[in-house]
Amino acid sequence: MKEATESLNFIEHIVEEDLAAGFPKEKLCFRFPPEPNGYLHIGHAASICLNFGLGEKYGAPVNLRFDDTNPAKEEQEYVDAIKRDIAWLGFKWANECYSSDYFQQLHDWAVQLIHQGKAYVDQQSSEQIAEQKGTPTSPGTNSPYRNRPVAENLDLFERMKKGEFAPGTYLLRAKIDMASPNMHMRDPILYRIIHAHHHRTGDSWCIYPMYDWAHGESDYLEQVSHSLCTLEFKAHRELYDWYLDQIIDPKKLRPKQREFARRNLSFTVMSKRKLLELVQKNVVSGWDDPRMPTISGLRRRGYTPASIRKFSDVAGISRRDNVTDVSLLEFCLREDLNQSATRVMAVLNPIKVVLQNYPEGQTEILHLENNPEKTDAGTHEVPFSRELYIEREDFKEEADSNFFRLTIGQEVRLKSAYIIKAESVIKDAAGNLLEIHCSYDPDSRSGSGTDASQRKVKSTIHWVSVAHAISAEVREYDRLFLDESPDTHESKSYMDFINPNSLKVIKTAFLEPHLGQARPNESYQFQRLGYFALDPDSKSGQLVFNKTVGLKDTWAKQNAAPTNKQAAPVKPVAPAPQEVKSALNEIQYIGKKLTNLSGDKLEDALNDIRKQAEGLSYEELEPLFATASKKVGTRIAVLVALSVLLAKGTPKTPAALEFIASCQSDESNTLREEASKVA
RNA sequence: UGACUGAUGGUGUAACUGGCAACACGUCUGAUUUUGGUUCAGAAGAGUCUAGGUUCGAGCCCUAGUCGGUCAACCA
Repeated sequence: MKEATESLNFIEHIVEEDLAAGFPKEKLCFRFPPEPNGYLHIGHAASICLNFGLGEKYGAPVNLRFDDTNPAKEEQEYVDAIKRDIAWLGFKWANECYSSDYFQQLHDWAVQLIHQGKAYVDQQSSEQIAEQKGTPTSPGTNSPYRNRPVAENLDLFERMKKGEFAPGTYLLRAKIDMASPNMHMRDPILYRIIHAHHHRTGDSWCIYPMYDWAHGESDYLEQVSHSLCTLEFKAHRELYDWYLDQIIDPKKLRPKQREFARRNLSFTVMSKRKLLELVQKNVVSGWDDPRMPTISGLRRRGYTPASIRKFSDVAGISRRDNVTDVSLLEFCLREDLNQSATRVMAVLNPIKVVLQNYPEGQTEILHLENNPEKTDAGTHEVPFSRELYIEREDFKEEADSNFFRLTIGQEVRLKSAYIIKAESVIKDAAGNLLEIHCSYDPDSRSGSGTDASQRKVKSTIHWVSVAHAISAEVREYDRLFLDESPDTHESKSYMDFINPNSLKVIKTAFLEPHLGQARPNESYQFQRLGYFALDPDSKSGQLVFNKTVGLKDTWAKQNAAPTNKQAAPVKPVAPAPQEVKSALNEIQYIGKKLTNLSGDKLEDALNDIRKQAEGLSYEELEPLFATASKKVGTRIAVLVALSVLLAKGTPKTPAALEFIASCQSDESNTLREEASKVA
């Protein structure tokens, strides 16, 4: 049996290489460095799972570091939410760190840089500085303050720190290279003045380090071995290394920055700024709205930590841009929930069924399996009576043979109860369906063991007893955006693609009484409908359920198929050119293998080429005359195809003649023979 | 017109020093099923962006090109 060797992602390859090159395993250290300016989302989950996964795999510590260098945007609320989310995902950080813990050290190193003539205080406006920065295609120019004497820089920086200057008036900049092709190296800003209350350091600082200055040095201080970030920081790496070079003690570990592609999900946006806009413009009810791709939103929706971790695992890590289909996330969710969710019955869109031959006033207690996937999960009680609710969609007065559910004269089983047959319907004056009158088969009770109970019927539907049902609000969610990739359009904003119908509220759904004891943070499968979880808006006696995700529904898909096809963005395929293209491709492909063939197989292959050549134009073929002389097979294929065209009356162009001539003097016998035939 | 970076089925990822392009989702069949769910069995779908080159052999190496992404916040 083949060993199930897990393939490594490229980050793991890097770690393995470092280990193989002698890097001591016990020095491996990772970190997850969020800025506490918003809530974590499913994209962060990829990074969290990557870093903490690496930690688990190599038995290495993983720090949680809050990158809190901008007090204007950061809040304690976010720190708390981030910690809650990571813990909920099931990860434990080795140390809780803050960039702000290093403010003093960072400041001292900055002073050292000034002493070394590698940093200077600038006092131009942001406009002037931006202008001098140049553009990606043209170099920048030096600031007039670039060569300010060290003593003056020291004094000015000290006064910046003391709070003598207004924000925006002075800056500390690193002196690197205003002509660097890398914009980040053009004298980047080290410190700016911000008079804002910091959630941890309070008012003790009024100068704050920029990301680049703080990040690498923080990694170094924590002795992080592999500092993993997303691709957009690739260009920062040169600066990351430059800063490290200034302060590093060669005896200590030098952190390494590596970049991976951020995870994008279809039909949503994945940036804090855009998610914040959705919150601020009340498109959603908050960061934890169940439609949000935030961890807290997913949690409230009913997602499980296991499903999110599984998703991150399955989706993997790479360096190319991606848009992962939500269906993959949903698959991971259903897979988990199918194993764990208690099965219950609930009717969202009710129609009343009256069992004409069931005694009025009688109640029976039946037993419903808690989870067919787990034999030891037991059962719970569910009351049955003469009047029931079933799903409106489960009945049709007239239906074709594809409809397995209740129709007049057709039997269905009520889940865990009896087989019933629809006899007649009651309608109001306007023709609206009010009740379905049915008969039930008293001998068919589930589990009774009678012949009648073993009878096969086409379908089993769920139900709830009218007299015993409890009512609840149910919220169903659809994708937040109508476009697969809403924030990638040049002419349109993602706000233009908001789905106006992403929330559907059912004020009164009917649930079996067992759900009166429903617990928060627990998932239930409303049989045949999907997975649901209690929303925190619930009060006792006023339950609110969120639909986490529907069950896979091949019936709905089948039904929707005709309309769907019209709505679906059908790829415009021009059949004719594609045929030609595939013919050409086919010829090239057969050609590649030609030299390995002989006898009948060779003959077959040549015939295939002749057949393909029928659908080919000379213009298509001509570029292939230039095929490298070494590629004998392709040349033969082209020659054979050409002979077909010539036979059809295509004129011999100079290019064709030249090609044939070159073939006649080729090393290959086969090619020479074919060429003579054509000539 | 710069620098950096990437390109493998519809989607997301694999393929150790070049050796039969693999896995998962999705799609489609069939079987099982007291959930049109689950489970099981199977199928279709890429000749690896293009063109050249090196090689017995290229997704992988070399050359040129094409297309996409990132970079000019006192954000991170």
